[in-house]
Amino acid sequence: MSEVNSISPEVQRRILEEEYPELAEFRASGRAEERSLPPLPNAMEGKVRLRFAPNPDFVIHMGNARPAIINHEYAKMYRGALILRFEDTDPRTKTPLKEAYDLIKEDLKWLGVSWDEEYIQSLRMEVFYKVAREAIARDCAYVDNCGDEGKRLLSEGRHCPSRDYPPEESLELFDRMLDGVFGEGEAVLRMKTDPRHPNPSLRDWVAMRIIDTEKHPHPLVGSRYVVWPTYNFAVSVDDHLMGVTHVLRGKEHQLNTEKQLAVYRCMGWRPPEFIHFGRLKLEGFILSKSKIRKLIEEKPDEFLGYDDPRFGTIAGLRRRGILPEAIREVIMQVGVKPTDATISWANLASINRKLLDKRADRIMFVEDPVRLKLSLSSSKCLEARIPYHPDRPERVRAIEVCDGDSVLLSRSDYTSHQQVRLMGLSNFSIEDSVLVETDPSLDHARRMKLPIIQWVKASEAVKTVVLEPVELSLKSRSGYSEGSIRGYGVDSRLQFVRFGFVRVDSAGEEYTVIYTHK
RNA sequence: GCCGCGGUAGUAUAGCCCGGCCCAGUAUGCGGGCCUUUCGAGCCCGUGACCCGGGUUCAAAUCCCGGCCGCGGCACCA
Repeated sequence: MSEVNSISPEVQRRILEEEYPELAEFRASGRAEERSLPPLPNAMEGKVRLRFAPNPDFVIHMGNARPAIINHEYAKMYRGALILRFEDTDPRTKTPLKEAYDLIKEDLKWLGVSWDEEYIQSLRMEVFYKVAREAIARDCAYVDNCGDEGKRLLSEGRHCPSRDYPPEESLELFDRMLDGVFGEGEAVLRMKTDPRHPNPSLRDWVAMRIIDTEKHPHPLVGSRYVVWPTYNFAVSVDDHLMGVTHVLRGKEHQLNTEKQLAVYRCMGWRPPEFIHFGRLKLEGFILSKSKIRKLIEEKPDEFLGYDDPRFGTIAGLRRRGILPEAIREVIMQVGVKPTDATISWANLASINRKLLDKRADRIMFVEDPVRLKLSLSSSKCLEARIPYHPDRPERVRAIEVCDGDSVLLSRSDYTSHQQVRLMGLSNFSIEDSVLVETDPSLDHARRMKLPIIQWVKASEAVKTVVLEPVELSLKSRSGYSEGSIRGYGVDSRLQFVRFGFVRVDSAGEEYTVIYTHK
């Protein structure tokens, strides 16, 4: 083994290829293999229609990215269509956020999810009313005007007397609902299922209810409507009308699927294929919309907003420095299994690091700096020519220092070494507050196994604060970056040499960056 | 409590439908090494898993039964 390890990688690879060609080939094809999704049942090329249907009560997070990306991937795979539909039919308890509609669209675009059609349910109320009337006419829906009593009766396997009214009478009651005759809770439209179904929530479930929009105005349509469809009714109607062929969503919707089937049965529609996958967690991040909202509201000084890098929102991950390709890749790896999955941060970070490594320029940053004077001996002045990226050695910046100039080193380097090589410059021994130049050659540094460390010319240093998310806190680490950081604006992704990858969060006289990962 | 869905290494996933090619593949993590003017990337080697118990079978991660555990649902939320 040690024999193998003492051989250089190129030689190792060559030997492998020569001696075991089938093995090398196997490796190569395994590497190229892209994770692809299993085929969809009853799917025809060009005919598949899918949808992503978020509730615009907040921005989307990693958990929503699963249905968004999976649906988009399938749409691409079958050259089908992806529908974006905002499900905003509860102005009372899940009040939509006016800004969320656009924020969600921005996040989707950033994720690379494109859609072909776009709908907003609160703008389709007349459609729901029309279908409701037809359902009543078909005698598979009725107005329950028993108020709270109606629910109690059903819990006992009985029902409100109005269930037995002829359709014409129910239709009249429905019109009175629309006219605002009833207050909240006084009347609801129910689908006729089975009042004695073993699962009480399935018994004549509510298709439409009254919401006092004077008290709870909707951000888009204000107080124009008082009768609102429930999720299950609105979804079935829209999925059918929009020609959705496959519904892929989280398994929390399994029971809803059963409810929705009642609408298809009533209307004589052909139901789509339903596929449920497990829930997603992101290790170390808060995903819950309600928890995030609560934290922002209760501790506005401690959190940066919905895009705080400690949150698992798409915006938060973006601000952290995660690339959309990394999110897509990790979602594709998890796939469509019905099991829950906890995405490990190490895994996401690793995928991201590989993508970032190719595009992030290398910049020197010293944390907790110590100021030292240079004592040069090889010449009066030295010029360090350091490539911004090891893959593109022609792109360099030059940093000139002269005898007597001051440089900054990270305190941890200062305290743990006696001899060092300042990257791209020369070798030094550390004597109290002076760096005394020894042999300038790189070979010498290698022979002596000197650590090659980053440094910042004091006169050009740019104060830099690194914000590092650690669990629920945001650790602040400060230091100085080399002057060339000024060439990078907000949103630039950099690698601070021997420190880690960061994303520029604010650029000005001073810089603030967010620590992405090692 | 009731109903539904699941359980492959620390994490994620392949294999399970159509039992043998699986003493279980891959990625990440971890340990070691090579390379390299970064503690990054790359390369090599290693490490580690079929929830438990029965059954069917020449043969079970794969099929059957029971148990345990986890998740989801049981709204006039989505």
